[in-house]
Amino acid sequence: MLNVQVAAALEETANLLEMTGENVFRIRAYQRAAEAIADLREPVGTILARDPKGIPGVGSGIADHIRELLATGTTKLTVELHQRFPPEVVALLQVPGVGPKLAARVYEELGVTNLDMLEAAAIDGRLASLPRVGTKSAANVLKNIEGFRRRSGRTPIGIARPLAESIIAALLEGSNVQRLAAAGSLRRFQETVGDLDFVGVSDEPKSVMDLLVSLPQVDRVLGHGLTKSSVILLGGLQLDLRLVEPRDFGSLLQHFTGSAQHNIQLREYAVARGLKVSEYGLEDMATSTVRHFDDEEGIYAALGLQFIPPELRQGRDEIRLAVRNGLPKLIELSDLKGDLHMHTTWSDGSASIEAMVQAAIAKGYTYMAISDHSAGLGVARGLTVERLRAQAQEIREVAARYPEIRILTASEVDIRADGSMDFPDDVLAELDLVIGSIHSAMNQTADEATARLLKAIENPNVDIIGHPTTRIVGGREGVEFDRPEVFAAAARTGTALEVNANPSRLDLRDTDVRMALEAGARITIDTDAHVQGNMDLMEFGVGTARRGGARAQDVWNAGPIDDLLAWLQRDR
DNA sequence: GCCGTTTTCGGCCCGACTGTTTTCAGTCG
Repeated sequence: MLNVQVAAALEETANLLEMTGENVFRIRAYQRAAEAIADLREPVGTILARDPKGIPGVGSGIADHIRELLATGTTKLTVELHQRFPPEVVALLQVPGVGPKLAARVYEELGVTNLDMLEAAAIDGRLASLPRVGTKSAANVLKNIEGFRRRSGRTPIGIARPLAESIIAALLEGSNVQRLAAAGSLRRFQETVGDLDFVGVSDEPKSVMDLLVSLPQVDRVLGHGLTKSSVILLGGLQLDLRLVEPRDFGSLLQHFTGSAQHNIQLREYAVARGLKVSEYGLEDMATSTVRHFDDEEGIYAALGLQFIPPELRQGRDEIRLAVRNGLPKLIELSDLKGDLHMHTTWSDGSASIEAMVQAAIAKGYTYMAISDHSAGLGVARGLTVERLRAQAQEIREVAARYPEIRILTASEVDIRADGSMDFPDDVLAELDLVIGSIHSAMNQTADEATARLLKAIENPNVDIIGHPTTRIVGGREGVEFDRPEVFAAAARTGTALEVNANPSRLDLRDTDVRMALEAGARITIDTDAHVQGNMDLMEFGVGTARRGGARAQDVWNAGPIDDLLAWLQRDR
């Protein structure tokens, strides 16, 4: 049973308990445990076997529950609860506006067990006839069933971010808005977002809201007020814009940036000190005085905490670290001095070497690597040894014309199914830099994939493992392998692990970055650009690395060229 | 059910909105 399945099972248990009217804190315990387990990068059973107290939010009771799940695929508690509420009824909770209480009542009082039956009950008036449910509630549920059926799920950040930026730019230019920021999961650089939350300040709110609802990106308007408006954008993403008094901008931004778990923990921390945090300020409960914050920094400072960057607000250990000033100084986009993974027309890229060099110079980089595919990747016009050498010659010629940047000869070499490399060792040794990547045989067992990666990592010619898990955001899961073993090997051999910045990859992902760094490995952050404009994707890689706690000194391509060259020449 | 440099018992985040009520439960973020 995978961690995601364990997490889903705990989440379902929480929902079932809530339908029975169970103690809300017991419910919250299951929800917290589910979130903690979804974040783990090692099998939950492995961790519990090593350290039964090793997962925050999982105590002895839920640990037993998980062990039972792993051993039998279900639990006595779940079976018992399902006798009262079948799984299909729990699925009704996915409809907005249908919570545990309503789902329980439509089942018990109307016999509704699925979406179609709920829809029928909403249409024929039985839903509205329930106590404390009226015609408006029933109509709302009906509308939300339609929306739920159309909905495609969460939006990748690679799509949401440019969209958000275009809207922010339009509002800043066309209306009288003094401050405007995107909050929510977008600001935290989560790999997918559920909606867009904007926070702003304006002394002419009508101009801002009127412009928002009339933007070409807007499909339909849900609400149009002076302090809050909601719209559905083309493509189905919802955007909420809140405007506040200047003195509360910081509090509102903090509130809507979240995450939910971070805010819960922050407020618990505040309560223990006699303080109450909300989007309207910080109240001293003894004196009832409220402090206002026009920026976020002030809130954390007033609580005696180091400022917590949005990417770290995950409800993990960030508050505990901030108390003792122990948060890492995270890498910034401006720390990067080069991009070490890109393609050209020599393989499957669509720009020449020279065009890519000019783009890298325009980015302010002082070094870069040209890393086209090896022959094994036929679909990408991978290079034979002969073409690789001819390309190296062209790189040297281009390099002579651009002394302001150091251009490394490199290749993204296929790691074959058995872990051998797609170029012989003596050819690899001719290159300045070698990226080893998996592009095939992705359905190996974890043992096979681990051995494959270890063999590549142990090869002294391999410097970087490119997109190590091969996962695709919202698509394939990627290769399963023994992460502790592979990350430890990377640390031992000095092989870097890539954070591929392409928003459809983000691989390593945030939680893997953290695990790799804790194992002592270093990373690179590269765009895998196939055209000049792809180099702009670097911010997504940096955001992901920051979520994993990466500092500049953890990232090879944030260091000076001399350090980079010394690293590349190790063991040679 | 979890958790503790205030606690091994007694707490557990905060507020808005909606629709239904006539004081509040449910849902959401």
